[in-house]
Amino acid sequence: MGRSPCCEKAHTNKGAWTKEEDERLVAYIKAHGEGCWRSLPKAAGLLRCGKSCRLRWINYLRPDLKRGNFTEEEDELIIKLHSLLGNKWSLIAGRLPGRTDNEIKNYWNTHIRRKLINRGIDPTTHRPIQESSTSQDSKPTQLEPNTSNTINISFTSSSTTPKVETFQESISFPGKQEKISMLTFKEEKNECLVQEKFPDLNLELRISLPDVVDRCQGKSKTPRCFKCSLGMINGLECRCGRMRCDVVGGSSGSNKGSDNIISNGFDFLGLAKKDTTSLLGFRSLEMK
DNA sequence: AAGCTGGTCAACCGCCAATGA
DNA sequence: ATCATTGGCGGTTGACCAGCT
Repeated sequence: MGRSPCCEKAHTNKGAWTKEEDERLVAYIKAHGEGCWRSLPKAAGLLRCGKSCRLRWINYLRPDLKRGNFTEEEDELIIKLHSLLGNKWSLIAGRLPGRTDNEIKNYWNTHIRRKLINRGIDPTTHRPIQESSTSQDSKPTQLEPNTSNTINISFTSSSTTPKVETFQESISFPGKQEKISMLTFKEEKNECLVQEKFPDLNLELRISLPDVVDRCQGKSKTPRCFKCSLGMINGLECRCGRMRCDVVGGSSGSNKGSDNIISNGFDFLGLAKKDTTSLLGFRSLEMK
């Protein structure tokens, strides 16, 4: 069954926005605030799709947008963030106040890609182009330093809970002679801190236990080790010797794609659901 | 002057996750 | 548990413009 269209396309304008449409949209949002994009066009007297209104506001009309050329510092920050996050433009935009994901995506595709290629760096892998072309077969499955200047991080889902979607991040530092550990894992108490080594990025991630209502905790006073909380229960990796731990919502399958969402409102990587206070919340990230 | 080419960027499209009934 | 709706994201498109032949 297909989705119903977000609006009645026969009666909506498309293409470039006129000055009058912009003014109507700005006036409406100033008076009523953002939200309920579906009903906004009608309420504001616009013959536009709600999605189109949202995009126009976010990418062009928002008063906090910074217009103009990207600075060299912004360039380098985008490159660093892209090497860490990949094409997660909204996350990258969250680190660049006044910039939108669309703007950064366009800027990446038109400027930075070429800039990296000119430097001899593959813009996709952030590795030197020659090395990149010969090492694409490797598919690391565990956190392990390899022989190149790369750290690979992977959380692979297993049959045991918690269910965590496969997360894989390769980070390389072309031109660096020494091996750089991009992230440090620090297991303490009931959480694992992942700290990056770009001090200017403030990319600290906080990985909490995937189970706030931990059934194990009811049986044992000892806290779970980090590996146990990642689902490596009773495996070689587990140091606490627990029996199977269940994750809220993880085994029922009732949560569809959100099995990796933790009940405290944070997902596995510490990103908040609809929350602007998380360490890596969308659009909530503040520069140091 | 006209046509072609490549760069830029606003806007659109399709998909997915979250949410609520 | 299921389904419809909504918001949000990343990829792609196409209009516009400048530079070149």
